[in-house]
Amino acid sequence: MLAELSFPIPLRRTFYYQLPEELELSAAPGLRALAPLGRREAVGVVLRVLPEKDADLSGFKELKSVTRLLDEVPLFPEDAPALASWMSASWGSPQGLCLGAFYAHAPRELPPALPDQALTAPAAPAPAAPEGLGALAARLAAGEPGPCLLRLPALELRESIYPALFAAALKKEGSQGLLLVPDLNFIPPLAAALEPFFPGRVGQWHARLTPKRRAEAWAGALRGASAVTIATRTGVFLPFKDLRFALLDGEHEEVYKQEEAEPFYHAREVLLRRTAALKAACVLASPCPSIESWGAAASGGLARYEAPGRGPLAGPAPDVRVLDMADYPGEVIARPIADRLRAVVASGSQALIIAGRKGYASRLFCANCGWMKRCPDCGPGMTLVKDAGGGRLLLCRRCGRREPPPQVCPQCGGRVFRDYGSGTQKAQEAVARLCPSARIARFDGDVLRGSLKAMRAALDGFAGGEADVLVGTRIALRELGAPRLALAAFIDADSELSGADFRASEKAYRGFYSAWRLLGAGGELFIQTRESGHYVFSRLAEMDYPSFADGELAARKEFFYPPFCRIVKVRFASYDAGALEAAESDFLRAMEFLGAAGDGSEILGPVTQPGQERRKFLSEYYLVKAATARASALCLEKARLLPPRPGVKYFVEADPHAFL
DNA sequence: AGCACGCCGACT
DNA sequence: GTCGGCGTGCTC
Repeated sequence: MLAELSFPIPLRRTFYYQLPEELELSAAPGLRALAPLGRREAVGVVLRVLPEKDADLSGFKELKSVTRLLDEVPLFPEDAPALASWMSASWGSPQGLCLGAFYAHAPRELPPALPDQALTAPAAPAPAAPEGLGALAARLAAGEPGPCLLRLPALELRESIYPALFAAALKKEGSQGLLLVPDLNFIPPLAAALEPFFPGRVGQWHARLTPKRRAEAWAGALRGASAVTIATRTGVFLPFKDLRFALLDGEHEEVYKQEEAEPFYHAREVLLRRTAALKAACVLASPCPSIESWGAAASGGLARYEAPGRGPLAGPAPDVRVLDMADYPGEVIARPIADRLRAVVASGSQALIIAGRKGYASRLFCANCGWMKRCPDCGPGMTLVKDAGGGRLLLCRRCGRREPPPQVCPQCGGRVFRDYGSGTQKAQEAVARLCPSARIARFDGDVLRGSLKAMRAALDGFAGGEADVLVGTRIALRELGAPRLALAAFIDADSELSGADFRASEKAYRGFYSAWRLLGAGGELFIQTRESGHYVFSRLAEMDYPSFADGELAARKEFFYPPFCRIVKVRFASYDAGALEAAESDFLRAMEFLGAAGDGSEILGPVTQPGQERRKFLSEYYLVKAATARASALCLEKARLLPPRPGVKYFVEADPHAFL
């Protein structure tokens, strides 16, 4: 007999091995097998066991033998190979790498099974179902499988709602739950909230674990010692003895989409597929669900539950004002905000300023003709920064080129320049000018990438009242607890709305919504824009996310965007314009099959950056809007098989969340 | 991904 | 004369 093995290598093929007689009976799909591969031994997964006559053995010289099997039963009762094939078709990574994600942390020798009494933890006092969520709790308690969408009120209520949902869903002895969170900072507070109900049986899984703790958490899930595992994105691949319930916290968060390294996947989609295969319950939770999930709920694919209440808000809802910056020329922080900011700081309350991006400023414009300084090497608008001596310097954030700011506009000869857009640093200085006595803290990507300790200190410091004003990017909204905010201002809302991202309005609205939520009763929310007619600003007064989401969903349908199609982004990069064009025409020819289907699939593009023509390095992309999963998978496959063109690189990405 | 082979630059 | 750079090629 032969075994067909899949290895975690970036190859789109499987391998046949001879099964030694003593393994013929025990070999089965889903078991790991040790086998010689090239000049090494590698761990693969058995996809099938087949008689020699069923395999096409032509084309290679030697048939090697499986060394030994590592498992007696599959680690994943839900059929990991099938899930991996689906992942591979959905996002285009090789099947072996997709399957590898499930097995990546499995030790060669599995930890011993637990003695039975280790599974019987002391009885925990079951919390009452949260107010208004009785129906959801009852559904979970009844063990009804299937996905649900839960719209949550204020984030801090998660710590009371989630334990109640897990307690309801995991009543049966030995059943397990998985809580996926977008950020490892959310793990400790949620672990503390769950611990009383599952004493000693709450596991934690994330990328920064020490090897020992990692092994413990992994084994805890596999052996059933962990009743609940709280994990970041990769936790979606943990093995479970009996997974009955999964909850995806912040289901709209983009970190759930892995697109930096293979295998590519979206943890939300994998979780839905996995829990469906297990007939387990799955709850997607968010205050502002993704439009994809919202659409699934609208079409009946997801049962929708609404947690009542707005959270701890006593008194009038925050006031929302959209300021058109055409009325406040030259002001970084428009006068109405400045006035209120001074008053808020003077009264001892706190304020939050959301700037467009990190750093000192953004683009440099000619005040006369609007010419913008771009990087001559690689194209994006250059960023104005301060050099070590306090002087001004233009920096390209893509290639790192630095040069002094121009004295004269090359387009019109004008000598007056303005910068537009407000980075955190410039915003911080503007606040300092307005309120010289205010204590100002900053929170942007730099802080986030720094040490965990420094990040905690920055956030806790503000929450504890050590600063009066926090200046940050939108990331700060996700990380911030619930300080006593009286004012929040988006001083560069346009930086979020511009650009090619079809999710821009959804993200912008969500940002406004979370800031609004952080505000106390009678708080004020300001938004500065130059496009006050944009429809995201039209439903802000009531901060009614469902009505915004319904409108956005209708727009997605009208313009044929997800969830009504699947997007495949194909980007071409080259120094040679001719070669680029040739590669693109190869691509367009390969995509002609889409038209033949007549299912509405279409191709957008090429999308180029302004100023592309004058650059040496060319990069542009097409968006394929595939009407069906099948069309999308076919498009991925055909794009991958494009003939190589010397000097041209191309990147294929399904379901992209980051846009150029 | 590993791991080897292969063919050109600075070292004991 | 060897150690070592990473280009390219292969894995049942």
